[in-house]
Amino acid sequence: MIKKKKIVIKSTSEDKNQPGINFIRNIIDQDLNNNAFDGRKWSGRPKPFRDQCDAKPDTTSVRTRFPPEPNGYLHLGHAKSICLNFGIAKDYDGACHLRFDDTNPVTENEEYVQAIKESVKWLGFDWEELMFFSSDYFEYLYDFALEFIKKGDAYVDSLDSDEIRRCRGTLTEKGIDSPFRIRSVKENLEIFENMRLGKFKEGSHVLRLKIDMEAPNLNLRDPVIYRILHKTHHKTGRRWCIYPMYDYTHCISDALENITHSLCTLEFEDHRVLYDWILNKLMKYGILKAPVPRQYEFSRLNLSHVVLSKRKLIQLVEEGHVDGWDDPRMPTLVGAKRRGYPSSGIKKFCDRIGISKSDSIIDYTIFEDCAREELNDSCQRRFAILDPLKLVIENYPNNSIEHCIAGNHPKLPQLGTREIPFTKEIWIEKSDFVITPPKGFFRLYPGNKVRLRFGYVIECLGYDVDEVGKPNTIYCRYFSESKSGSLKSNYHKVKGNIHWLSMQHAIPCTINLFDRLFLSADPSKIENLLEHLNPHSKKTTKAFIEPSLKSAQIGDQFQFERHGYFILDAINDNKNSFVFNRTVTLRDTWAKDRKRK
RNA sequence: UGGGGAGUCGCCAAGCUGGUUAAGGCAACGGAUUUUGAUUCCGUCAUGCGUAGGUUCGAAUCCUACCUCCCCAGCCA
Repeated sequence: MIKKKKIVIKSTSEDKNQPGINFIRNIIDQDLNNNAFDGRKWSGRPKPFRDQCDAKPDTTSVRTRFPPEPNGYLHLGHAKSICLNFGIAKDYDGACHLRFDDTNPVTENEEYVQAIKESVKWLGFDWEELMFFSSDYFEYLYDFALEFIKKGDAYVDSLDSDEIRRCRGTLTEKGIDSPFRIRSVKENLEIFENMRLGKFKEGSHVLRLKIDMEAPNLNLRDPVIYRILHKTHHKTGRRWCIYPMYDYTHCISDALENITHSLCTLEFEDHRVLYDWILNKLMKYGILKAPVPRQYEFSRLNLSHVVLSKRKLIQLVEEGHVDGWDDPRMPTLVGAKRRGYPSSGIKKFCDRIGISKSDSIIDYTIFEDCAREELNDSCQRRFAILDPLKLVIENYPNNSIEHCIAGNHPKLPQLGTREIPFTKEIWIEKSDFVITPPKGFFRLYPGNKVRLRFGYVIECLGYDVDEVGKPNTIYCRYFSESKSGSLKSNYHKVKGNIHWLSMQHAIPCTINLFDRLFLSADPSKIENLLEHLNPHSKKTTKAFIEPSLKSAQIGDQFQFERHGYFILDAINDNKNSFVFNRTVTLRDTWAKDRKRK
């Protein structure tokens, strides 16, 4: 008896951590209500029904799968699929299989398998023991191919690829039968077996399904399901020299694994009839039994200012426009991780954009916002000066050092405090001082008062200027009774609140500032995308950080107050040189307003 | 000129077995709080559902025609 699983509470509120409802979840709800997937057997390992009729009923309510091809690194588009498939499995108390779709030995390898596993784990999903490879099923696939041949549903075609293409017709013209379409079962069997034995060279024969060369859907015009490839496979080595193709492999792999809902992107929509055709045939042959998996398609992720096609990402890496797959500007999962983008933010992003069948382009800012929201809660605050300007507090004693108590998080006092040393000479941010303030500016300018955050209120008395007229030293006085936390600290009402660092104590470091890789909102539409590369997507700057950061470890993340979120990417030169990556800036409505005007 | 899909607020996205005021999120705007111009909190935000007809007491939901966009002619997935 199949367990009745909880039906997910329909909710649209993202805040309750409920994924939005979507058409796929609706279908699953319906299927569950109708017991549409009762009757499956599961012996614990993928097998055709024929070989496991005596096994126990499969009590797993729904089975989905994430089927990456191990020929590249996972990117944000994959994350959408991962969150969908694993998310459904989790919410319905089902299972999600990790299946490597490895039917093309020319492009696939073990390095990618490892990287993909790590990225899925990093996202926080667990396939448990349900990791499979399409190549695990090569023997079944071959076996079933024999069956297709015996039943007259497949034949060996000995046309070359050009000829096959010509016979296929076009979008508007029907195809014509291959002269080899009428080969006898016996001959087909013999050649196919010899194909497996390696008696032919690549390209000399293929196995095709015999469907309909006049079908308006090109996928039905006798699709090729096996080709000869004398290549070493990352899993099966030299065991095979014929390899099954996607359409044939995918549906059968799904069926062997008892997948209930096979979710893929829109471009596979017109492959669905083939998917069903193959499974129906196998049911007729008695190899499979209903219920068999059903394929549903959703629209793939498009993100503005980003390319998500494997081909283009490879180009960026290989031509050196970025520093590898994990370059923090890359939309890969490894890139996002190095950028400091939290995996929880990626999941939030996937929930936020939803699942549907309409083509859409998601604005990159949505992606950034999700990172901000997660990081705001999780990151401790620190001070960093990215663009230093010297400030001297004239009435502060020369050699005095005192300590200011700074909260590590404004909303989470349990995260504690740290001390920031305060002295007569400090760094402030260049952008926090201006000689003639624009309207509404409430930071430092001659005559204005501002609070040094967690420290004293100061008043600007004057400034020095360099040879080009840019201010290079600011002179202030401080109000000794105004120290943060003291009784009279609020006596001086100031609007501005700026961060600072004692010159004597500040630690120099390197910070990488990233911006979007592409200038164009939709680079995938552009013929030569390299022309739209943002030349300023990476800027490296020398900066100062507060002394408490000395103990930071690689991977630690902080909010540098009033700047944004940063992750410690590297510690060089015998622990003396820190390199931080900026993940995202903070929202800055002041800057945005000014830009608009 | 073939086949398969999609068109609901600036961006996503529910609703689509027809029935009072067309969910929700993001953005935007207005306001409150704030020792981060951050965060948080409140409020506002589609007489309208690609267009034009039709059916109906009643249509985003059904019918017809049209328009726009996306995908398909790998021995890739």
